[in-house]
Amino acid sequence: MRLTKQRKIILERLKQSRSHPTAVQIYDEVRSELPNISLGTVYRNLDILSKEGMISKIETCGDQKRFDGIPDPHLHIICSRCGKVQDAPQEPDLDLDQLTRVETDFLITGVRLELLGVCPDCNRENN
Amino acid sequence: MRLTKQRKIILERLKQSRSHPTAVQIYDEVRSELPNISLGTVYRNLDILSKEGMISKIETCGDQKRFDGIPDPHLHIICSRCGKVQDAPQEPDLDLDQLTRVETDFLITGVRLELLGVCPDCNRENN
DNA sequence: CTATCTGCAAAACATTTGCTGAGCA
DNA sequence: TGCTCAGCAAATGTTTTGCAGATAG
Repeated sequence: MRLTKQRKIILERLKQSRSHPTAVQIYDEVRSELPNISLGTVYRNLDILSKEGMISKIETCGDQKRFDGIPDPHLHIICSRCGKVQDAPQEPDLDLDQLTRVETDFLITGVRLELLGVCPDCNRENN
Repeated sequence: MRLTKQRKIILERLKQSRSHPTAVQIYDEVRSELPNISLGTVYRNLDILSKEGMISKIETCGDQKRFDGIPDPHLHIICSRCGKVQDAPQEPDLDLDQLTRVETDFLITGVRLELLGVCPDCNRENN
């Protein structure tokens, strides 16, 4: 994998961010430094970087995927109204073995755990 | 809410099914009984039925959403290759209160827990 | 040098929506 | 009979892809 200018800047910006941005948000952000980058390039690189394990793709926060500069699994809190994602301040303590010990013909590889909620912005708007 | 012919048949088929079908799969299924139903009608009804709490919408299994005739929460096992969804044979025992007791400015409303795995079909194909 | 990558544009795909006529209650 | 709903088609929003030229290693 080459370290192109585009790829490097996408990675840097994502590592700096704690906001779990969408591809379009990353595109907007990166364009301040590389005005001619294309959205296709952003998508392609986010995909490659997450396949390489350098970032992670969050698939569970609504219609748009979000991306996380921290590739290691950690607990996310997701706003069920707007899809915003926040990192939880501490990890839950869970007995994973107990959880994955189910009778099934699937090959169990892991669990997905997220907290659902309403973010301050949505809470203010809708109530 | 009216019980139209279309709505009734969509609901019946979904209640009979244990396969957690996508909207298009439900469309194909229902067309055997109602050849002129439109995909838009299927989407509209699945949305209404899930808002009414008569079915549930599964938002976390890939690019297409899936639907479940059982509205009550229960544990799903999701194939991370093809998105297929299976019901787990038993519920996990979890201390939900402990999980949701995190310091955050989000209003926590629940947790999302799923098992991830590889289904028999994908396991056969890819290894 | 050359295999990988970029920008651009078009395509693909799931889902939603506007409109007009149909049908449930 | 009135209000909700269906069918159709077009629009929308996100993501992917084909291609020709650019560039990292």
